[in-house]
Order: sequence, then structure tokens, then C-alpha cells
Amino acid sequence: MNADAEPRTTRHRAASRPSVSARRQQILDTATAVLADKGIGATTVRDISEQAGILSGSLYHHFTSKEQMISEILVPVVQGQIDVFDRIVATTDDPTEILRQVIAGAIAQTAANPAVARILLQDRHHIAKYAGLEDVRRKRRELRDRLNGVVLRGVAAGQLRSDIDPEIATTVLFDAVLGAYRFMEPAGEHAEDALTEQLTTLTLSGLLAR
Amino acid sequence: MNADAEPRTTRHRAASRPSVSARRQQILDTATAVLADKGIGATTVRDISEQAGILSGSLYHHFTSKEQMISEILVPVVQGQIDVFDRIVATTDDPTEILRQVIAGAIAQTAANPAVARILLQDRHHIAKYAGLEDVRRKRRELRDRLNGVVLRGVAAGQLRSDIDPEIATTVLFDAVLGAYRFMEPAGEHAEDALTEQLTTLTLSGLLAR
Amino acid sequence: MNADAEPRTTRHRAASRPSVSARRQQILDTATAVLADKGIGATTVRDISEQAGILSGSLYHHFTSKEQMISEILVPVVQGQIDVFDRIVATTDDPTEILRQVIAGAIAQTAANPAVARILLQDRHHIAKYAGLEDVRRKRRELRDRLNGVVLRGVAAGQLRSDIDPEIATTVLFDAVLGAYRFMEPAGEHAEDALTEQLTTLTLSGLLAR
Amino acid sequence: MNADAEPRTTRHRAASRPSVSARRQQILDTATAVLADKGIGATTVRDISEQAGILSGSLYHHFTSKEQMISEILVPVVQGQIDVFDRIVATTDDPTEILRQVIAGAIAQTAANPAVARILLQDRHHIAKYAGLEDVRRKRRELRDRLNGVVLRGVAAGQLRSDIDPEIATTVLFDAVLGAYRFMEPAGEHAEDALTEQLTTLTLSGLLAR
DNA sequence: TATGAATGAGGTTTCATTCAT
DNA sequence: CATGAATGAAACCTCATTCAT
Repeated sequence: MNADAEPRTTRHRAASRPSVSARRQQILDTATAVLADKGIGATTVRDISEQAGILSGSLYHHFTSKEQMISEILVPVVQGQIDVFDRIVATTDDPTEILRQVIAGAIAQTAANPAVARILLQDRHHIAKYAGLEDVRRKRRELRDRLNGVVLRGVAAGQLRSDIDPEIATTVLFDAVLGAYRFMEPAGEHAEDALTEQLTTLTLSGLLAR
Repeated sequence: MNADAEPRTTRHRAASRPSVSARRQQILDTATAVLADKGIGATTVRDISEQAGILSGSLYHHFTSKEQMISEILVPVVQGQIDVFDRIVATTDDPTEILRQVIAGAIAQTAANPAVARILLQDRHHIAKYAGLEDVRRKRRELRDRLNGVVLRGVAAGQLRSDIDPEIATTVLFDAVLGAYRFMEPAGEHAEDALTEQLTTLTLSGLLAR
Repeated sequence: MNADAEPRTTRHRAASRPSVSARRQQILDTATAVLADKGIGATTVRDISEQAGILSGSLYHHFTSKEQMISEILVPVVQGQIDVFDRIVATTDDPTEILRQVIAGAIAQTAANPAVARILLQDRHHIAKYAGLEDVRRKRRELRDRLNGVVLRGVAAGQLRSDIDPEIATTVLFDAVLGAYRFMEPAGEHAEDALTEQLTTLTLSGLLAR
Repeated sequence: MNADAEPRTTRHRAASRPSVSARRQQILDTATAVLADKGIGATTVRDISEQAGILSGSLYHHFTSKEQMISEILVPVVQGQIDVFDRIVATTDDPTEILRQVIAGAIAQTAANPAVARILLQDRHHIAKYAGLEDVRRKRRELRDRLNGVVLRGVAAGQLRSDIDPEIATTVLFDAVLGAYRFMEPAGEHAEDALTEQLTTLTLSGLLAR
């Protein structure tokens, strides 16, 4: 999994077809940081442009709107999560083992992209409501559905508890993993592997000793 | 626990000093619904006033600012959660048992006030950033600290796993419970008791069968 | 006809239901003058608000958009033209006589509202293209269709030339009459009656002597 | 008249001194179409450049400004109209006969250049106001003055009605002829000759039968 | 208490134009 | 000749808040 985690920039560039401009990517990176810090709603186009050393109007040379820009930041990352997910499912049969690897994979990606993870978790509401972010919503749902599928298979296989509504299990799992960035800042507070270990244990085996 | 859940209105009134007016409370209830639906950032003072059948300027006869109003909605509810928590801790010794009851209590309160729970979860970022919402932040932290305390005691007592960072455990627990409102809409999809049961099982015993 | 020409303000108020505010009407009158002078495209919301002694944002307390405001200026006037037209048609049989009266009526209205006539003629293209001005377009077309109907009846009755395409006749007539404001500024250069006489003669009998 | 109608391109080239480039002319033709369609005010430099398959900045290698470009589109055409007018006046004595030929000539030119005619009629206001379009205004006035001169001579000769203000007659005539493009789209709806016939009849003999 | 008008700061976006490469 | 990045001014509009009535 870790081996798959290319540097952020590369992954972005791969997923965003239009104009492979370095400036563009630099602005996107700046924007990502600002958005993670202030939140989508509170971040103005001017905030981003100032940080990027550009005039606010000039952003529109690169992006058609604020939301298109946000979309271009978020979609490739979520798509990357989906891709990793699919690769895991393609090479593993055991539902429990899939879950373990999915958690590990998600944490690796969060480590590679903590700012995006923060946006995804903290600006849930914004993402849920605004017209220009449909693509993000769609991808998000796609990912969640896949996770739900694995949970369902786990229950069917008798590996996961049947007395817990799979919807609930999926949601809590999804959130716990999405929120992993909170244990990574300031950088390296938790090593990736240790964090994976703990979140896996917590979600699969629970908090009780023994 | 359920027995403790007084009607919302009463609890609010206890905490809000000024003008025990019915109109005021009606506006707060309306605002709560709108805020939960659209999010703090996207809700305008006009949205609220329109829904309340009043002109936007007139709101300022009742509240000094938008954020003061939000504070007045959120603080009493979080305070209520703290109160319940304290009552439980005061009458129970066993950390595991405390956790069970705390989860049950939080869910009961969420059931009584799903809109507020939604605001607290979804507008995390807004609450974390804005000057006027310090009170909410403080209360929120207070509650989390108490929860953290119980987890720490549980670990010390050997009841909870010592290989999971208590910070992580607390955070995941906090989120899982805060997010419970998502399994209650549409109303009654999950009975309160069943939901409590499942979330308790999930967090304490994990997802794995056996 | 002249007897029917109430003062502008009254006519507006009759047709625009919302909020019978004096300020609102005063702003509309100011806007009409500015729009006629600079053209729709070149008139900014600030131009209007400055002239009205208000801040640009405050306009939105009265109107929902620039185009809604323009619509509210133009539609009632065109509707007034339609009403006059209908009154004439209802009381007159002879097509030629109708045309005479219609020209007279239109000129009377233009005299009462030269600024609006100017906008309608000069900003044709803008009116034809912008989404928010559909109502104006519709009314305009309605009026033109009525005029066309009279021309067609005149041809059928043998009173008007059958060797001229009625579409062409209608269009030239429409323009000549719409453009009458140009012979009225500066105020009173041409008396209304004389102007009516001349435009009637010109369109009905042509430019040639005899 | 028709014999005089050289292809547009040639005429343009004759009047535009700088850079006899084909690219330049191609851009002008594209711009003409776009301007006629969207109107001067609503046409952006980007609209034109996109349609021309060029970047917007690159337009400035060919033209010094948007308005200079528009000027370069309109002036030669109006100049052409003046030239035709002068040729007619130079070879004809009878004022009525001049008018007939002028109408015919104008329609022939409109047929050769309907898009420009559309711009001239529809963007009247823009042309009247903007600094960079002085040349167009001047030419336009020049043409109108010549037409007015003929009308005055016609009145003096007793051929045209003396009871119609020559200003009014000139204006209506000018508009009727300028607006001829409206009866030519879609292409060929009215044959040029028939249209000339009808507009001549309408303006000279009026709408009444007999 | 409520209204309705207004403020003022700031938001996103557009666009003609410039200029280094 | 053309590109692509940037400028800077200005456009329309939003919104929390104030205040006379």
C-alpha cells in the first residue's frame, strides 16, 4: 500500500486532465492548504490568490470558478481512494483482510494528503449542499458504497457481527478513517503504521480489553 | 436516562438569562431547524427571520448577533450533556459501566435534539473558528475532557485496551456518538434503545464476530 | 387618447403590484432616466444608485436584480401601449382609422414617457438577448402582433396596399412610431399633434407630393 | 448597383491601411459575425478570439483595441454607402429618382453585408456613446446629411411633401432602409429587387391603397 | 416589539489589455 | 505571430447590522 503512495502532485496531475501547468498545480496546492485551514465557506477567492501571490481575478485564468477549483482538488484524491480500494478488493478474498488493508490504505493516503482529508471531513456540509460539488459527492458516495459492500460481505460470511446494522458500521468506520488526519498533525505524532494498527484494532475488536 | 430528558424548551430557558419570552424561544427553535438544514455558514439572518415570520432587522431586538443566537442554541444543549455526564459519574464507579451509560445518555439527548446534534457535527469547522462561538467551544472541550477522563480511568483499571491511544479512542467514541443523529432520520428508523445497544457493542466490542 | 394619458407614476403603480413605496417609485424614475441616457448595457447599478442618492447594495432592498428593475420599468409601459391599442380596436371598425388612432395613441404615450421609448428602441438588442427581460420581450411581441393584425385586416379590406408584405409594413410602422421620441427632444420641439399628423401622413400616404 | 457590389473582403482591404494580412481579414469577418449576433456590448474580446481560433491576447497583434477593431469593421462599409450615394448623385438630377436609386443601392449593400447592417442598427446606442467609435459616428452623420440634402432638394423641387418635416422624413427613411436586413434573414426570404420595390413604394407612396 | 430603509464591507466573477517568452 | 499568465478596474450582488419611526 505504502509503495503505491506516489507524491501528491503526481497523483493530482494524473487525474486532472486539463493543462498540465506547473503554476496551476502550485495554486491548487496553495488553495488546498488555505481551504483546510479556514474551511470552504470561510475561504475567499482572495484568500487563496493572496497566498498564491496573484490577483484574485487572475485565478480565473486557471479555473472557471471557486467550486470548480475545489472540485479539482477533492475529486482526484477521492478517486485515488477508490482506486486503491479496488486494487485491494481485486487481490484479496477475505472480507476481514480486505477491511484491514482498506484501513491501512486509507491511512496511507490520508498521510499523503492530510489537508484534503481535513477538508473532506470538516466541510461535509458544504460539499453536501453546493451545486458545483456534485462530482465530489458522487465520488464520495461511490467510495462509501464500496465500503458498505465489503461490510455486507463480511456479515454474510459470518466474520462480522450480524447484530450491528451494516449502515451504522459502515458510517462509523468511514468517519473513523476519514478523521485519521487528526492524529497526524502535528506531523508524525503518530507513525502511520502504529495509527493503522490502532484504528484497525479499535474498529474490529473494540475498546474493551481481552 | 430518558427520564432525565426534560423538554428542550425548559432546558434552554434555564440557561438563557434574558427575556423569558415565548417569541424568543420560538425564534430559537426555528433557527435551530434552519441551521441544521443549511449549515451555519450558509444560513443567513434573513433565512431565519423569514422562517420565523419576522423581518431580519427585528431579530436584533431579541439577540445581539447571529453568533450570539447560535451560541444560545448550542451551549445549553452541550451543557445538558455535561450535566447528564456528571450525574452518571456521580452514581457509578465502574468505568465500563460509565461508558455504557454515557453512550446511552448521549443518544437519548441526541434523540431529543437531533437538529442540534447535526449542527455540532456538521459545523465543527465553523464552531472551531468563529470568535462569537468561544462558549460553545469551551463547553465542547469540557465534555470531551470528561469523556477522556473516563477512558483514562478505564485503561488504568485494566478494563480498556492499553494498546490504543486514549486520545484516539476518545475521539472516535465522541464522533460515533455525536453522529448518532444520522441513524435517527427519518424519525424512528432506529429505536433509541436498539441504537444505543449497537453503538455500545460496536465501540466496546468491535465489529468482528465472537 | 390624450385624455387617457395619466401621469407616468400612476400608470406604473397600477401595473407593479409589489410594495407601493414612494422611494421605490422614485428610484425607478431615476433609473429610467439614467438607462435612457447611457443605455442598459452601459448603465451600472452604481450609476443608478448614485443618482438616487443611495448605496448600490441598498437597491437590492427594493429590487431583486438589475434586470428585474429594468423589467419593472419597461413592462408596465408596454402593457399600457397594449391597453390603449385594445381600447381603440374595441371602439373602431375601420382599419385605416384604427391605424390613425394607434399612431396618435402611441405618440401620446411616447410623449408621456420619452425615456422609456428611448430605452425600448435603443436597447433592442439587450432586450432581445437577456434572460431577465423575457417579460418585456413577450409584451413587445404581443403589441407587434396586434399591430400586424390591423395591417392584415386593412389589406383584406382593400384599404391597404396588397403589394407590400404586411410584415414589412408592420415593422416599418412599428419603428417609425417607436422612434417618435427622437422628434420630441428637446422637449416640445414638435407639438404632439403636429407630430402625429406628420407620421400618419408619412406612413399612410408616403413621401411623394400629391 | 449590384454590379458595384464587390466582395466584402476587397472593400475592406481598400479602406484598412495597415498590414494587408489575410489572417487579419479573417479575424475581422469572424468578429463581424459575432458582433452582429451578440451585440457590441455583449461581445467579449474572448468571444471573438475563440471563434477566430486564436488567443484573446493575440488579437492585439492585429488591432490596438476592441473599439478600433469595430471601427475598422464599420467605417469601410459606411464609407462604401457614401461612395455609392455620391456616384448616384453625380449621375442623376431628379430628386425622386435619386431617392429610388439610393434605396436600391442601400439594399444592395445591406444584402452584401447584412451583419454590418445589423450592428449599425442594433448597436446604435453603443456607437453613439463610445469614444473609440467617433469615426463611425462621423461617417454615419455624413451619410445622413447627404440623404437629408436630397430630401430637402426634393421638397424644394415640389416633388416631396412640404408638410412633413424633412428631418422626420430623413430619419424614417434612414431607419427603414437600415433595417432592411431584417427582411433578408433567413437568406433570400425576400429577393433583393422585390424588397427594394416594396420599401420604395412604402416610403414614397405610403401604405394606403390607390 | 416590529418595520422598512439603509449601510458598508466584502464576495465572486468578468474583461480589456499588457507583456515576457 | 502567437501563447499563456497576469493585471487592475469594475461589475453585480449578499449580508450582518443599525436605526428612525
